[in-house]
Amino acid sequence: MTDNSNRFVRTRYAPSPTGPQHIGGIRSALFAWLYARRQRGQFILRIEDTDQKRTVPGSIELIQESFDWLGMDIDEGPRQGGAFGPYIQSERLELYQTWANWLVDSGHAYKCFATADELKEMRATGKGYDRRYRDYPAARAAELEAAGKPYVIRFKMPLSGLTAGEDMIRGIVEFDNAQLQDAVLMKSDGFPTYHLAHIVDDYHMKISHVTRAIEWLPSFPLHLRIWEAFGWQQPQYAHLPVLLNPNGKGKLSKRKQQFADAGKSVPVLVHEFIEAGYLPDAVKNFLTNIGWNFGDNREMFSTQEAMQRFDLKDVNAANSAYPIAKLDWLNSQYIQTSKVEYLASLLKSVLQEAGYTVDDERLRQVVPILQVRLKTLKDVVPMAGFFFADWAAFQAPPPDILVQRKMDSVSTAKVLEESIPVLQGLKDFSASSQHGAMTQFAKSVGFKNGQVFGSLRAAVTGQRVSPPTFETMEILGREESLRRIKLALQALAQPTS
RNA sequence: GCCCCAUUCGUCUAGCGGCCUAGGACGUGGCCCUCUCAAGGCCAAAACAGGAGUUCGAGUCUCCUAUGGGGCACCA
Repeated sequence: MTDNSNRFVRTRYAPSPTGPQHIGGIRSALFAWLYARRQRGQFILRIEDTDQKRTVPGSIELIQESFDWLGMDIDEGPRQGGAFGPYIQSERLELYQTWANWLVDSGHAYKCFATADELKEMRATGKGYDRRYRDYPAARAAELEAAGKPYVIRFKMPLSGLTAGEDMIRGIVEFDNAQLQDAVLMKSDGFPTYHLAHIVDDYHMKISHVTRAIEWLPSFPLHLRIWEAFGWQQPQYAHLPVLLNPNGKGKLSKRKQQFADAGKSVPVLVHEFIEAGYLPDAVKNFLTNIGWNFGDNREMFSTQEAMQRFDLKDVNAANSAYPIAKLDWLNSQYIQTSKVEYLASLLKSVLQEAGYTVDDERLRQVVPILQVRLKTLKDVVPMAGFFFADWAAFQAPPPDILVQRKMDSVSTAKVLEESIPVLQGLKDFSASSQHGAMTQFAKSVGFKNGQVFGSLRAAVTGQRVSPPTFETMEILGREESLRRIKLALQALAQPTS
């Protein structure tokens, strides 16, 4: 095997620009990025748009945005530039043509004039392309070419023997050459196929480690033979396991957008994670934990920490069912440990999107009592949206929300009525002072804390579920809290239909 | 059909021949705490796919089978 141990590490992510970024691709990119960072190397983004039919305009921007959101910096790429560009394959066409011709001239490849119909017939036999142009007389091939017949360039795969290659994750893998076909290197439209393009580019861009999904493993021997034909030092290859559906059946990459599993929505596109209210650090942590583990029995770790330990060699060889349920847990952990200022800024945009006008000072007061109860940023809306609604427009909730367990409208009214002087009499309106006084009050009127506190919660928030009652009232202020309690009293006095 | 890769609790994983009566985490169930919802604490159930070998000894090595994933395009 080629010794690459001393090479300067350069890894790359080389997606086709076919639309929004899929989480499966991002996970592969994350592994490549982590490895580059760990080795103090470089991470390159290259766009593989050699199939014109599949190219979707705007994809490159989407890819960049995904990396920006995740905080994964790119050293060289379409936006960053770099010494080995351009980083978009459609802008490197002459290079591929040059090297394809070189392979033909040196006898490693040949022009094939087989038509689509001929190919179809051959495929019908079950044996694939029969290499009919592999040893075609040069003079006749020249005639066909001169006559304007379209052709492709195919690689001359050894007809027998074995090709062995080393995969960083699973070791030596052997293949029977006879199983492989003479793959197309250059298409008749003048564009290269992946097989040629990635090798030419990885060579010219000095890529030291190629990371790609495991579906590329079967063509690994072909690529090895191409490297050999060029006489170039091959990079190390790591064929990454892929993400499967949550039930373990089928590739996740086949899902083109979020879907429901066991009644829960499962995001797969980067923008879907953003919209669902997940934090970028939580998503990175989540992804890093699939197929690789930090060690020390730790599930939660920062990107910085992962960068100290990550190694492609340690990646698990087996595919994984997408453990999406873990993301909710991780996300809530990240929310709990986030700095108030940071969380506030994220929550602010969520609230604004939901139509609220957000006062920064109030948000800062609310965030601490929310941190422990949000799974996603989106949860802020039902839990605490009322803090940011128009207070003047607040309306008392209906009796079914106001009246607590084992209470009725009469007892609820009594509790609320008698709470007013107690709250009014407090020297300070802090949550702890309220708590003390109201606990005593509950005892005196013979109701449980839950009944009294719950009545107040409903009166003041209009909800059955909310942050703690007294913390909430402290933020609302004494005046507004009492106003709402009186509103509730009025509502209870109204005859209900 | 042929070829390749994989296989530890429901799921993500630790384990690289004896430290394993298999560890952690999510999820699930129970208890505690508790003003709702959470969070937190404690406890519990839960796995080496099956079969042959190799070895004094196998979750760890080999082979077979089964199952899952993937490839066999002028797509990547």
